Amino acid sequence: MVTIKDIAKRAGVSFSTVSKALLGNPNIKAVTKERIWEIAREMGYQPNIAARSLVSRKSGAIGIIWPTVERGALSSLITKLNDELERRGYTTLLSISRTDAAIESFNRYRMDAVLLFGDHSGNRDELSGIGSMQSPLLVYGAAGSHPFSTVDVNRGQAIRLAVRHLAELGHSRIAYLGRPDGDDPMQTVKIEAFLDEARTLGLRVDDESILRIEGLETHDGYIAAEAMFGWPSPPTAVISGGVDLTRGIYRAARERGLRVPEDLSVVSYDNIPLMEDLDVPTTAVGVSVHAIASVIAEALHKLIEMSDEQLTIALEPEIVVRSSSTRLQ
DNA sequence: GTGCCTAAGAGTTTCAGATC
DNA sequence: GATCTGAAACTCTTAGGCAC
Repeated sequence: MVTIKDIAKRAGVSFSTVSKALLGNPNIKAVTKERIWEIAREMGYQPNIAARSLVSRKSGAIGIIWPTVERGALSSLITKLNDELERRGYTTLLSISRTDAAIESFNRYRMDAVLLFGDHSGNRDELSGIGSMQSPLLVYGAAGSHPFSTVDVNRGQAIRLAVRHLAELGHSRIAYLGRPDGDDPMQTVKIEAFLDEARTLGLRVDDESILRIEGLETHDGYIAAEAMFGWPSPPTAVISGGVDLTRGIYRAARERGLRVPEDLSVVSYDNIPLMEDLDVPTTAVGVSVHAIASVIAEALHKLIEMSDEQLTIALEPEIVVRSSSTRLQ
């Protein structure tokens, strides 16, 4: 392996001069810098990250504890987030282990900061190891349900936008496909907002307004929609808790020969480009993944630079109207 | 054999000082 | 003042020496 000492020997300068030249220090003559860069290129020099982090006390790596790799919206977000962090000079390490196991690994690898997805924040069992966290921690989602720095979307407001949009189109029998049970505060806040906004607008709210599901994946959406279509008087519009659930709804509708939006208007949470490419270009509420990724990356950078800082950042959602929602026939 | 302590080593950055 | 050098420092692991 080529080190700065090898380059120094070849260039006939000290290794501290090589270090400064490669870092662009203005106290090194331009011609010396050029010569050192040329030799470094010739010798195939690659900086030793371990040694560099020894001095800087920074690894340049950010650990992300991710809930699952199976959900479309999350894949979209992780891709954008990785781009944003790379642009700021960080390497991303992703863990889909239990939170406590992930924290242990990230401590070992000396992450500069760790991002935790709010899905985990209600699970006290998994959070038992969080006290041993040696890096700044940022939680995405579930603001108010934990004491850590947070970036969160105003999910309740997003669902309110969806309810208002459908009400304006004349729908009064609207269902929400979400998960009322369990310990995920990010889902609970959406359901509470749905019920509150529906009551405020004088819409019909009953036991069938919330479609109970086991998880947030396509299959869960399919099973719930199947049950809904079997009711004697199914709703004319549905708000879905996420893109994968929406896929499940479309599959169930297709199998029954139902059309979206003619027979059922659909509005989905998750403001991601993928919504444009579903069976029906889908009306979506939320914050764009690009904006979320950019804000998270900036917040992580801030936490690394000022580790004592406590951040709470709320993002306001928008509605993007597409052809999956229409006026009640 | 076990336990404890100390020194060395890894590659890089950065500060203080030397040279021109 | 510009440019460069030398040495210390960073953290952790491993090896060697010593006492029991």
